Amino acid sequence: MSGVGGDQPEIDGPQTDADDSSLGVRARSRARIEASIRKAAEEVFAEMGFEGASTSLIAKRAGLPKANLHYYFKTKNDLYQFVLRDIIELWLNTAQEIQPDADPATALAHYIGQKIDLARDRPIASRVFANEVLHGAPRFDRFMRQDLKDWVERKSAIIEEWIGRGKIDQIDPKHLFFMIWSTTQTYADFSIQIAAVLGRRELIESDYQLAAKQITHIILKGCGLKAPDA
Amino acid sequence: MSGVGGDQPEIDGPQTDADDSSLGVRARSRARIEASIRKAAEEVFAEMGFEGASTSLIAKRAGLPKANLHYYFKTKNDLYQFVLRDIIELWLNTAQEIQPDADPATALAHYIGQKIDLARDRPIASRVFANEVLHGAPRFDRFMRQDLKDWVERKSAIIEEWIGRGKIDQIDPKHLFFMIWSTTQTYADFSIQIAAVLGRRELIESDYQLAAKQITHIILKGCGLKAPDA
DNA sequence: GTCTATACTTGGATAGAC
DNA sequence: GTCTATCCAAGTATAGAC
Repeated sequence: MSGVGGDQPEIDGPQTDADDSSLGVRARSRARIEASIRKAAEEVFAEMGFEGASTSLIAKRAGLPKANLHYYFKTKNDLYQFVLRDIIELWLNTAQEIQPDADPATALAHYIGQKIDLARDRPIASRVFANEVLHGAPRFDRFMRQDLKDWVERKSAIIEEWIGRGKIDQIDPKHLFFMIWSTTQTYADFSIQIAAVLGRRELIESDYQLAAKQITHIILKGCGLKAPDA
Repeated sequence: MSGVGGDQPEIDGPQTDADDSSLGVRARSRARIEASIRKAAEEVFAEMGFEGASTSLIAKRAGLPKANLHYYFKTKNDLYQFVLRDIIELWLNTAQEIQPDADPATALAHYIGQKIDLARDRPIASRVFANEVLHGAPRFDRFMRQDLKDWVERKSAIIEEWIGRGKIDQIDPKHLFFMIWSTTQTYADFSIQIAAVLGRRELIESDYQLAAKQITHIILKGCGLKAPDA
Protein backbone atom coordinates (compact mmCIF):
# COMPACT_ATOMS: atom_id res chain seq x y z
CA MET A 1 0.00 0.00 0.00
CA SER A 2 2.83 2.38 -0.68
CA GLY A 3 2.58 5.47 -2.76
CA VAL A 4 0.68 8.57 -2.09
CA GLY A 5 -0.36 9.36 -5.57
CA GLY A 6 -0.37 5.94 -7.12
CA ASP A 7 -3.70 5.02 -5.68
CA GLN A 8 -5.24 8.25 -4.66
CA PRO A 9 -7.32 8.19 -1.53
CA GLU A 10 -10.89 8.71 -2.37
CA ILE A 11 -11.55 12.21 -1.25
CA ASP A 12 -14.96 11.98 -2.77
CA GLY A 13 -16.25 9.24 -0.58
CA PRO A 14 -17.25 5.67 -1.27
CA GLN A 15 -19.91 6.32 -3.83
CA THR A 16 -20.34 9.67 -5.44
CA ASP A 17 -23.67 10.38 -6.93
CA ALA A 18 -23.77 10.06 -10.66
CA ASP A 19 -26.08 12.97 -10.31
CA ASP A 20 -24.30 16.30 -9.85
CA SER A 21 -27.46 18.21 -9.09
CA SER A 22 -27.42 17.05 -5.48
CA LEU A 23 -23.96 18.52 -4.84
CA GLY A 24 -24.73 21.89 -3.25
CA VAL A 25 -25.81 21.42 0.34
CA ARG A 26 -24.74 17.83 0.72
CA ALA A 27 -21.24 18.37 -0.61
CA ARG A 28 -20.81 21.34 1.64
CA SER A 29 -21.91 19.35 4.64
CA ARG A 30 -19.57 16.55 3.67
CA ALA A 31 -16.68 18.99 3.24
CA ARG A 32 -17.29 20.39 6.71
CA ILE A 33 -17.35 16.96 8.27
CA GLU A 34 -14.26 15.85 6.39
CA ALA A 35 -12.44 18.94 7.56
CA SER A 36 -13.25 18.26 11.18
CA ILE A 37 -12.19 14.64 10.74
CA ARG A 38 -8.95 15.74 9.16
CA LYS A 39 -8.18 18.07 12.03
CA ALA A 40 -8.88 15.40 14.63
CA ALA A 41 -6.95 12.78 12.66
CA GLU A 42 -3.91 15.01 12.26
CA GLU A 43 -3.79 15.54 15.99
CA VAL A 44 -4.18 11.91 16.89
CA PHE A 45 -1.72 10.66 14.27
CA ALA A 46 0.82 13.22 15.50
CA GLU A 47 0.37 12.22 19.11
CA MET A 48 0.23 8.46 18.76
CA GLY A 49 1.72 7.60 15.39
CA PHE A 50 -0.11 5.63 12.73
CA GLU A 51 -0.30 2.37 14.62
CA GLY A 52 -1.03 3.95 17.95
CA ALA A 53 -3.85 6.08 16.62
CA SER A 54 -7.25 4.50 17.02
CA THR A 55 -10.15 5.33 14.78
CA SER A 56 -12.42 5.49 17.78
CA LEU A 57 -10.36 8.27 19.35
CA ILE A 58 -10.30 10.18 16.08
CA ALA A 59 -14.03 9.80 15.75
CA LYS A 60 -14.56 10.93 19.33
CA ARG A 61 -12.46 14.06 18.84
CA ALA A 62 -14.22 14.82 15.58
CA GLY A 63 -17.50 14.46 17.44
CA LEU A 64 -19.08 11.55 15.61
CA PRO A 65 -19.50 7.82 16.11
CA LYS A 66 -16.79 5.50 15.01
CA ALA A 67 -18.90 3.78 12.39
CA ASN A 68 -19.67 7.12 10.86
CA LEU A 69 -16.02 7.85 10.38
CA HIS A 70 -15.69 4.56 8.55
CA TYR A 71 -18.43 5.74 6.29
CA TYR A 72 -16.39 8.75 5.21
CA PHE A 73 -13.04 6.95 5.12
CA LYS A 74 -13.25 3.27 4.48
CA THR A 75 -9.99 2.42 6.20
CA LYS A 76 -7.60 4.05 8.64
CA ASN A 77 -5.03 4.11 5.88
CA ASP A 78 -7.30 6.07 3.54
CA LEU A 79 -7.75 8.68 6.24
CA TYR A 80 -4.02 8.84 6.82
CA GLN A 81 -3.33 9.44 3.14
CA PHE A 82 -5.89 12.21 3.18
CA VAL A 83 -4.00 13.90 6.01
CA LEU A 84 -0.62 13.43 4.36
CA ARG A 85 -1.65 15.11 1.12
CA ASP A 86 -2.28 18.34 2.93
CA ILE A 87 1.13 18.24 4.54
CA ILE A 88 2.92 17.53 1.29
CA GLU A 89 1.37 20.61 -0.20
CA LEU A 90 2.66 22.74 2.66
CA TRP A 91 6.14 21.43 2.07
CA LEU A 92 6.28 21.94 -1.67
CA ASN A 93 4.95 25.48 -1.48
CA THR A 94 7.90 26.88 0.45
CA ALA A 95 11.05 28.51 -0.88
CA GLN A 96 9.31 30.36 -3.67
CA GLU A 97 11.90 33.10 -3.35
CA ILE A 98 14.85 30.89 -4.15
CA GLN A 99 15.31 31.97 -7.76
CA PRO A 100 18.37 32.50 -9.96
CA ASP A 101 18.17 36.28 -9.90
CA ALA A 102 17.26 36.65 -6.26
CA ASP A 103 19.68 37.93 -3.67
CA PRO A 104 20.91 34.80 -1.85
CA ALA A 105 20.93 36.37 1.60
CA THR A 106 17.41 37.70 1.24
CA ALA A 107 16.06 34.50 -0.28
CA LEU A 108 17.61 32.19 2.29
CA ALA A 109 16.63 34.44 5.20
CA HIS A 110 13.10 34.45 3.91
CA TYR A 111 13.05 30.70 3.47
CA ILE A 112 14.30 30.11 7.00
CA GLY A 113 11.69 32.51 8.33
CA GLN A 114 9.01 30.70 6.37
CA LYS A 115 10.04 27.36 7.82
CA ILE A 116 10.08 28.70 11.37
CA ASP A 117 6.64 30.16 10.81
CA LEU A 118 5.44 26.74 9.70
CA ALA A 119 7.00 25.14 12.76
CA ARG A 120 5.12 27.57 14.97
CA ASP A 121 1.82 27.59 13.08
CA ARG A 122 1.54 23.99 11.91
CA PRO A 123 3.57 21.93 14.38
CA ILE A 124 1.12 19.08 14.28
CA ALA A 125 1.37 18.66 10.53
CA SER A 126 5.13 18.73 10.85
CA ARG A 127 5.01 15.96 13.45
CA VAL A 128 2.87 13.69 11.31
CA PHE A 129 5.40 14.16 8.54
CA ALA A 130 8.33 13.53 10.87
CA ASN A 131 6.73 10.44 12.31
CA GLU A 132 6.17 9.00 8.88
CA VAL A 133 9.78 9.55 7.82
CA LEU A 134 11.15 8.39 11.14
CA HIS A 135 9.46 5.04 10.76
CA GLY A 136 10.75 4.36 7.32
CA ALA A 137 8.17 6.28 5.30
CA PRO A 138 6.24 3.15 4.34
CA ARG A 139 3.35 5.28 3.10
CA PHE A 140 5.41 8.13 1.79
CA ASP A 141 8.07 6.65 -0.38
CA ARG A 142 6.83 7.88 -3.72
CA PHE A 143 6.63 11.47 -2.51
CA MET A 144 10.19 11.46 -1.26
CA ARG A 145 11.79 9.71 -4.21
CA GLN A 146 9.97 11.74 -6.82
CA ASP A 147 8.31 15.02 -5.88
CA LEU A 148 10.67 15.97 -3.06
CA LYS A 149 13.79 14.80 -4.89
CA ASP A 150 12.78 16.85 -7.95
CA TRP A 151 12.07 19.84 -5.75
CA VAL A 152 15.51 19.67 -4.15
CA GLU A 153 17.23 19.24 -7.46
CA ARG A 154 15.50 22.27 -8.92
CA LYS A 155 16.36 24.42 -5.92
CA SER A 156 19.91 23.07 -5.72
CA ALA A 157 20.53 23.97 -9.35
CA ILE A 158 19.66 27.55 -8.49
CA ILE A 159 22.11 27.58 -5.61
CA GLU A 160 24.79 26.08 -7.84
CA GLU A 161 24.18 28.98 -10.17
CA TRP A 162 24.65 31.41 -7.31
CA ILE A 163 27.92 29.67 -6.53
CA GLY A 164 29.01 29.87 -10.15
CA ARG A 165 28.40 33.60 -10.13
CA GLY A 166 30.32 34.01 -6.88
CA LYS A 167 27.26 35.20 -5.02
CA ILE A 168 27.69 32.63 -2.23
CA ASP A 169 30.44 30.39 -0.85
CA GLN A 170 31.01 27.04 -2.44
CA ILE A 171 28.86 24.74 -0.30
CA ASP A 172 26.85 21.64 -1.05
CA PRO A 173 23.30 22.83 -1.75
CA LYS A 174 21.53 19.60 -0.82
CA HIS A 175 23.18 19.36 2.57
CA LEU A 176 22.39 23.03 3.06
CA PHE A 177 18.73 22.17 2.61
CA PHE A 178 19.04 19.30 5.08
CA MET A 179 20.51 21.80 7.51
CA ILE A 180 17.73 24.33 7.07
CA TRP A 181 15.03 21.69 7.30
CA SER A 182 16.43 20.15 10.46
CA THR A 183 17.22 23.36 12.32
CA THR A 184 13.78 24.82 11.70
CA GLN A 185 11.60 21.74 11.98
CA THR A 186 13.18 20.79 15.26
CA TYR A 187 11.18 23.68 16.75
CA ALA A 188 8.02 21.81 15.77
CA ASP A 189 8.96 18.15 16.01
CA PHE A 190 10.99 18.37 19.19
CA SER A 191 9.40 21.46 20.71
CA ILE A 192 8.68 19.50 23.87
CA GLN A 193 12.36 18.81 24.38
CA ILE A 194 13.34 22.38 23.62
CA ALA A 195 10.67 23.73 25.95
CA ALA A 196 11.84 21.37 28.69
CA VAL A 197 15.44 22.52 28.33
CA LEU A 198 14.33 26.14 28.38
CA GLY A 199 12.34 25.41 31.51
CA ARG A 200 8.99 26.17 29.96
CA ARG A 201 5.79 24.26 29.51
CA GLU A 202 5.66 25.28 25.87
CA LEU A 203 7.52 27.54 23.48
CA ILE A 204 6.60 31.21 23.30
CA GLU A 205 6.78 33.74 20.50
CA SER A 206 10.17 35.10 21.52
CA ASP A 207 11.66 31.61 21.35
CA TYR A 208 10.70 31.31 17.70
CA GLN A 209 11.98 34.81 16.99
CA LEU A 210 15.32 34.14 18.60
CA ALA A 211 15.56 30.82 16.81
CA ALA A 212 14.88 32.36 13.41
CA LYS A 213 17.30 35.17 14.05
CA GLN A 214 20.14 32.96 15.20
CA ILE A 215 19.67 30.24 12.59
CA THR A 216 19.60 32.88 9.87
CA HIS A 217 22.64 34.64 11.26
CA ILE A 218 24.76 31.51 11.58
CA ILE A 219 23.80 29.97 8.25
CA LEU A 220 24.15 33.19 6.26
CA LYS A 221 27.46 34.10 7.85
CA GLY A 222 28.56 30.48 7.54
CA CYS A 223 27.88 30.62 3.79
CA GLY A 224 29.79 33.86 3.38
CA LEU A 225 26.72 36.09 3.12
CA LYS A 226 25.96 39.34 4.84
CA ALA A 227 22.59 39.85 6.51
CA PRO A 228 20.03 41.25 4.08
CA ASP A 229 19.25 44.94 4.36
CA ALA A 230 15.64 44.25 5.37
CA MET B 1 18.12 -17.50 42.56
CA SER B 2 15.83 -14.82 43.84
CA GLY B 3 16.10 -12.13 41.21
CA VAL B 4 13.24 -13.46 39.20
CA GLY B 5 12.03 -10.70 36.94
CA GLY B 6 9.02 -9.54 38.80
CA ASP B 7 10.25 -8.12 42.05
CA GLN B 8 12.61 -5.44 40.81
CA PRO B 9 11.71 -3.14 37.94
CA GLU B 10 14.94 -3.26 36.03
CA ILE B 11 14.58 0.38 35.10
CA ASP B 12 15.75 2.05 38.23
CA GLY B 13 18.29 -0.45 39.44
CA PRO B 14 21.97 0.48 39.26
CA GLN B 15 22.52 -2.96 37.79
CA THR B 16 25.22 -2.94 35.16
CA ASP B 17 25.13 -4.53 31.77
CA ALA B 18 27.34 -6.90 29.99
CA ASP B 19 30.24 -7.11 32.41
CA ASP B 20 29.38 -10.42 33.93
CA SER B 21 32.76 -11.85 34.74
CA SER B 22 31.95 -12.02 38.42
CA LEU B 23 28.53 -13.50 37.96
CA GLY B 24 27.40 -17.06 37.90
CA VAL B 25 26.43 -19.08 34.88
CA ARG B 26 22.79 -18.28 35.30
CA ALA B 27 23.33 -14.54 35.51
CA ARG B 28 25.57 -14.67 32.47
CA SER B 29 22.92 -16.50 30.54
CA ARG B 30 20.33 -14.01 31.70
CA ALA B 31 22.53 -11.08 30.62
CA ARG B 32 23.02 -12.62 27.18
CA ILE B 33 19.31 -13.10 26.71
CA GLU B 34 18.50 -9.62 27.96
CA ALA B 35 21.01 -8.18 25.53
CA SER B 36 19.44 -9.97 22.59
CA ILE B 37 16.01 -8.82 23.74
CA ARG B 38 17.24 -5.26 24.02
CA LYS B 39 18.64 -5.32 20.52
CA ALA B 40 15.43 -6.69 19.05
CA ALA B 41 13.30 -4.30 21.11
CA GLU B 42 15.32 -1.27 20.06
CA GLU B 43 14.81 -2.18 16.42
CA VAL B 44 11.12 -2.79 16.74
CA PHE B 45 10.44 0.28 18.86
CA ALA B 46 12.36 2.40 16.35
CA GLU B 47 10.44 0.96 13.42
CA MET B 48 6.94 0.94 14.84
CA GLY B 49 6.92 3.27 17.82
CA PHE B 50 5.90 2.25 21.31
CA GLU B 51 2.27 1.56 20.54
CA GLY B 52 2.93 -0.05 17.21
CA ALA B 53 5.57 -2.39 18.54
CA SER B 54 4.20 -5.79 19.47
CA THR B 55 5.82 -7.94 22.08
CA SER B 56 5.29 -10.94 19.85
CA LEU B 57 7.39 -9.40 17.09
CA ILE B 58 10.11 -8.45 19.55
CA ALA B 59 10.12 -11.96 20.94
CA LYS B 60 10.26 -13.44 17.47
CA ARG B 61 13.26 -11.29 16.49
CA ALA B 62 14.98 -12.11 19.73
CA GLY B 63 14.37 -15.77 18.98
CA LEU B 64 12.18 -16.78 21.89
CA PRO B 65 8.50 -17.31 22.62
CA LYS B 66 6.39 -14.36 23.62
CA ALA B 67 5.62 -15.73 27.06
CA ASN B 68 9.30 -16.08 27.70
CA LEU B 69 9.89 -12.42 26.96
CA HIS B 70 7.24 -11.59 29.52
CA TYR B 71 9.19 -13.64 31.98
CA TYR B 72 12.21 -11.36 31.58
CA PHE B 73 10.24 -8.12 31.29
CA LYS B 74 6.91 -8.16 32.99
CA THR B 75 5.39 -5.46 30.78
CA LYS B 76 6.10 -3.81 27.48
CA ASN B 77 6.74 -0.60 29.33
CA ASP B 78 9.44 -2.20 31.52
CA LEU B 79 11.20 -3.32 28.39
CA TYR B 80 10.92 0.12 26.84
CA GLN B 81 12.46 1.77 29.90
CA PHE B 82 15.29 -0.72 29.73
CA VAL B 83 15.98 0.34 26.14
CA LEU B 84 15.74 4.05 26.93
CA ARG B 85 18.35 3.90 29.69
CA ASP B 86 20.98 2.87 27.22
CA ILE B 87 20.12 5.75 24.93
CA ILE B 88 20.17 8.36 27.67
CA GLU B 89 23.65 7.30 28.59
CA LEU B 90 24.82 7.79 25.01
CA TRP B 91 23.41 11.30 25.01
CA LEU B 92 24.89 12.46 28.29
CA ASN B 93 28.33 11.18 27.47
CA THR B 94 28.92 13.49 24.53
CA ALA B 95 30.57 16.91 24.48
CA GLN B 96 33.24 16.03 27.00
CA GLU B 97 35.56 18.44 25.25
CA ILE B 98 33.40 21.49 25.82
CA GLN B 99 35.34 22.93 28.73
CA PRO B 100 36.21 26.49 29.80
CA ASP B 101 39.84 26.29 28.75
CA ALA B 102 39.30 24.42 25.53
CA ASP B 103 39.63 26.03 22.14
CA PRO B 104 36.04 26.69 21.01
CA ALA B 105 36.62 25.77 17.38
CA THR B 106 38.30 22.50 18.28
CA ALA B 107 35.75 21.61 20.93
CA LEU B 108 32.71 22.36 18.79
CA ALA B 109 34.18 20.63 15.74
CA HIS B 110 34.84 17.58 17.85
CA TYR B 111 31.35 17.62 19.32
CA ILE B 112 29.74 17.84 15.89
CA GLY B 113 31.92 14.99 14.69
CA GLN B 114 30.92 12.94 17.72
CA LYS B 115 27.23 13.51 17.03
CA ILE B 116 27.57 12.57 13.37
CA ASP B 117 29.42 9.42 14.41
CA LEU B 118 26.52 8.56 16.70
CA ALA B 119 24.05 9.20 13.90
CA ARG B 120 25.96 6.80 11.69
CA ASP B 121 26.75 4.14 14.30
CA ARG B 122 23.61 4.16 16.44
CA PRO B 123 20.81 5.41 14.21
CA ILE B 124 18.30 3.05 15.73
CA ALA B 125 18.87 4.33 19.25
CA SER B 126 18.55 7.86 17.95
CA ARG B 127 15.22 7.02 16.35
CA VAL B 128 13.78 5.54 19.52
CA PHE B 129 14.76 8.74 21.31
CA ALA B 130 13.29 10.92 18.55
CA ASN B 131 10.07 8.96 18.50
CA GLU B 132 9.65 9.36 22.23
CA VAL B 133 10.16 13.14 22.10
CA LEU B 134 8.04 13.53 18.99
CA HIS B 135 5.07 11.98 20.75
CA GLY B 136 5.24 14.18 23.77
CA ALA B 137 7.83 12.25 25.76
CA PRO B 138 5.25 10.64 28.06
CA ARG B 139 7.86 8.21 29.35
CA PHE B 140 10.76 10.59 29.20
CA ASP B 141 9.72 13.73 30.90
CA ARG B 142 11.90 13.43 33.97
CA PHE B 143 15.04 12.96 31.91
CA MET B 144 14.38 16.05 29.82
CA ARG B 145 13.34 18.37 32.62
CA GLN B 146 16.13 17.35 34.93
CA ASP B 147 19.18 15.56 33.59
CA LEU B 148 19.14 17.04 30.10
CA LYS B 149 18.25 20.54 31.29
CA ASP B 150 21.11 20.43 33.79
CA TRP B 151 23.45 19.17 31.12
CA VAL B 152 22.56 22.03 28.78
CA GLU B 153 22.89 24.60 31.51
CA ARG B 154 26.33 23.36 32.47
CA LYS B 155 27.53 23.38 28.88
CA SER B 156 25.88 26.71 28.11
CA ALA B 157 27.65 28.33 31.04
CA ILE B 158 30.94 27.29 29.49
CA ILE B 159 30.01 28.84 26.18
CA GLU B 160 28.92 32.03 27.95
CA GLU B 161 32.37 32.10 29.46
CA TRP B 162 33.90 31.77 25.99
CA ILE B 163 31.76 34.69 24.89
CA GLY B 164 32.83 36.76 27.89
CA ARG B 165 36.46 36.19 26.99
CA GLY B 166 35.81 37.12 23.37
CA LYS B 167 36.71 33.66 22.12
CA ILE B 168 33.48 33.30 20.16
CA ASP B 169 30.74 35.55 18.77
CA GLN B 170 27.90 36.50 21.03
CA ILE B 171 25.30 33.83 20.27
CA ASP B 172 22.67 32.09 22.37
CA PRO B 173 24.31 28.87 23.62
CA LYS B 174 21.11 26.90 24.12
CA HIS B 175 19.84 27.53 20.63
CA LEU B 176 23.30 26.67 19.37
CA PHE B 177 22.91 23.26 20.99
CA PHE B 178 19.46 22.85 19.43
CA MET B 179 21.10 23.62 16.11
CA ILE B 180 23.89 21.09 16.55
CA TRP B 181 21.51 18.40 17.77
CA SER B 182 19.09 18.85 14.92
CA THR B 183 21.60 19.12 12.10
CA THR B 184 23.46 16.01 13.19
CA GLN B 185 20.61 13.81 14.37
CA THR B 186 18.70 14.41 11.18
CA TYR B 187 21.24 12.09 9.52
CA ALA B 188 19.97 9.31 11.79
CA ASP B 189 16.30 10.13 12.33
CA PHE B 190 15.49 11.19 8.79
CA SER B 191 18.20 9.27 6.96
CA ILE B 192 15.54 7.70 4.79
CA GLN B 193 14.43 11.07 3.53
CA ILE B 194 17.99 12.25 2.99
CA ALA B 195 18.90 9.06 1.17
CA ALA B 196 15.78 9.40 -1.02
CA VAL B 197 16.69 12.95 -1.96
CA LEU B 198 20.26 11.90 -2.71
CA GLY B 199 18.90 9.10 -4.90
CA ARG B 200 20.31 6.33 -2.75
CA ARG B 201 18.86 3.37 -0.97
CA GLU B 202 20.82 4.26 2.14
CA LEU B 203 23.47 6.74 3.21
CA ILE B 204 27.11 5.92 2.61
CA GLU B 205 30.26 6.89 4.43
CA SER B 206 31.02 9.86 2.21
CA ASP B 207 27.59 11.33 2.95
CA TYR B 208 28.36 11.42 6.66
CA GLN B 209 31.79 12.87 5.99
CA LEU B 210 30.46 15.63 3.80
CA ALA B 211 27.71 16.34 6.31
CA ALA B 212 30.16 16.63 9.20
CA LYS B 213 32.48 18.80 7.17
CA GLN B 214 29.81 21.21 5.97
CA ILE B 215 27.93 21.45 9.28
CA THR B 216 31.20 22.16 11.06
CA HIS B 217 32.24 24.69 8.49
CA ILE B 218 28.99 26.64 8.50
CA ILE B 219 28.48 26.62 12.25
CA LEU B 220 32.05 27.54 13.10
CA LYS B 221 32.23 30.28 10.52
CA GLY B 222 28.76 31.41 11.52
CA CYS B 223 29.94 31.79 15.11
CA GLY B 224 33.00 33.75 14.07
CA LEU B 225 35.46 30.90 14.52
CA LYS B 226 38.20 29.72 12.23
CA ALA B 227 38.52 26.03 11.44
CA PRO B 228 40.72 24.26 13.97
CA ASP B 229 44.28 23.49 12.89
CA ALA B 230 43.62 19.76 13.05
C1' DG C 1 -27.03 9.66 5.42
C1' DT C 2 -26.50 8.41 10.30
C1' DC C 3 -26.30 5.53 14.25
C1' DT C 4 -26.46 0.93 17.29
C1' DA C 5 -24.84 -3.30 17.83
C1' DT C 6 -21.69 -6.65 16.74
C1' DA C 7 -18.42 -9.69 14.13
C1' DC C 8 -13.63 -10.50 13.65
C1' DT C 9 -8.70 -9.93 14.64
C1' DT C 10 -4.63 -8.73 17.09
C1' DG C 11 -1.96 -8.27 20.93
C1' DG C 12 -0.68 -7.96 26.03
C1' DA C 13 -0.38 -10.80 29.69
C1' DT C 14 -0.90 -15.20 32.61
C1' DA C 15 -1.64 -20.16 34.14
C1' DG C 16 0.17 -24.22 34.55
C1' DA C 17 2.53 -28.30 32.50
C1' DC C 18 7.25 -29.79 31.98
C1' DG D 1 13.74 -21.59 33.69
C1' DT D 2 11.04 -22.54 29.47
C1' DC D 3 7.10 -23.42 26.64
C1' DT D 4 1.88 -24.33 25.24
C1' DA D 5 -2.50 -22.93 25.64
C1' DT D 6 -5.50 -19.51 26.84
C1' DC D 7 -7.77 -15.35 28.73
C1' DC D 8 -9.13 -10.79 28.07
C1' DA D 9 -9.00 -6.04 26.34
C1' DA D 10 -8.79 -3.06 22.49
C1' DG D 11 -9.31 -1.96 17.95
C1' DT D 12 -10.80 -2.23 12.88
C1' DA D 13 -14.50 -2.78 10.23
C1' DT D 14 -19.37 -4.06 8.85
C1' DA D 15 -24.44 -5.23 9.04
C1' DG D 16 -28.61 -3.52 9.34
C1' DA D 17 -32.17 -0.61 11.68
C1' DC D 18 -33.88 4.09 11.25
